[in-house]
Amino acid sequence: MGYAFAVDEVAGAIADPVRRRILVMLREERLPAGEIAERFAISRPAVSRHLRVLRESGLVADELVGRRRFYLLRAERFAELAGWLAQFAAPAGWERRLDALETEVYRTRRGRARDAVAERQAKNDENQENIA
Amino acid sequence: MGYAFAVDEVAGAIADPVRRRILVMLREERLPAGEIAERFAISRPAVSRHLRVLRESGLVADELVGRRRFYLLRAERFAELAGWLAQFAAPAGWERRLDALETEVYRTRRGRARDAVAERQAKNDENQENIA
DNA sequence: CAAAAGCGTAACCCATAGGTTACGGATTAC
DNA sequence: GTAATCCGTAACCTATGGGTTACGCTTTTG
Repeated sequence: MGYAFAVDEVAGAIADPVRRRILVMLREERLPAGEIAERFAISRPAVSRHLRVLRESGLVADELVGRRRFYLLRAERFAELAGWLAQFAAPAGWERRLDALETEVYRTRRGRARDAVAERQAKNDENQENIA
Repeated sequence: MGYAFAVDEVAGAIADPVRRRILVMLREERLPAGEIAERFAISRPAVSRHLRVLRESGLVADELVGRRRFYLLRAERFAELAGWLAQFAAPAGWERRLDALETEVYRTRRGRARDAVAERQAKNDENQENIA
C-alpha cells in the first residue's frame, strides 16, 4: 500500500555506483550475469551480489535461459521512487502525468527507449563509466 | 556538467530513512536543528551528522539565525536525481516537462506545496514515521 | 559577566556493506 | 559420461556508516 517500504529498498539499491552502472547497461538490452560482470574490474561474485540486491529491490527481474541468467529492468519500481521524489519538486499536474506513466510506460518502454532519451543521456553514460 | 557526481551524492543521502524523514519534515517549513532532533528517538549529534550529509549532498541549505541553525530544502537537487531516474521510466515528452520543472519549480514551490501534493502524500508521511 | 541554550565536532564502538577466494549445482559441449 | 561453462552461495576480511558520550564555541538571557 504505502510507499515507504518500496522507497527504502529502491533508494538503497540505487545508492551504489556499481548497481547504477548495471541499471544503465540494462536500459539498452537484457544481459546475462557473466557479461555484466565482465564489464567491471571487481570479481564476478561481487557483481552477483549486486545483482541480488537489485533483484530484491524489484528494480530488475531475472530469467533463466539454459545455463545463463538474463537480467532485465522493471520500469514500475523506478516510477515509485520518482513518485516519492516528486513531492519535493512538483509543479501542478506532475502526479497526474506520473500516474499515467506507471500504467502506460511498461509496455511501451522498449520502443521509446531509443529515440528521445538515448541521445540526451549518452553523456550520462560516460559519466557513469567514470564512477570507479 | 555531468550528472554522475551529483547523483551519487544525492542517492547516498536519500538512502537513509532518517534523512528521508528529515526531508519530508522540511517540505512544509524550514526548521532549526534542535527541533528536528526532538522528533527522533536517536541522539541530537546523530541527527546533526545526518544534517551534514544532507547539506553536503546539496539537498538542504542551512541558515544561521541567532544561535539557531535553520534548515531548508533545495529543490534543484531533487530534480537532478529525478532526471537520472527518468531515463528508466520515461514516456515521450517527459524530459521536456522536467527541464521546465528545473527552472520553474523553485520559485513557485512553497505556494504549490500545500494544495495538490500535501493531501496525496499525507499517507506517505505516516509510512515514513513507521520506518524506525 | 556568569549561566544557560543551541549546535557542531571529536573519539569511540559495533553492525553492516562490499570486496575476495573457495566451492557446488546445474546445463551444455565433446 | 566426462569435461567445461555459467552462476549463485558460503566463509572470511576490512572499510564505512550510524550510533553514543564528552566537549567546546557562539549567542542569548538574567
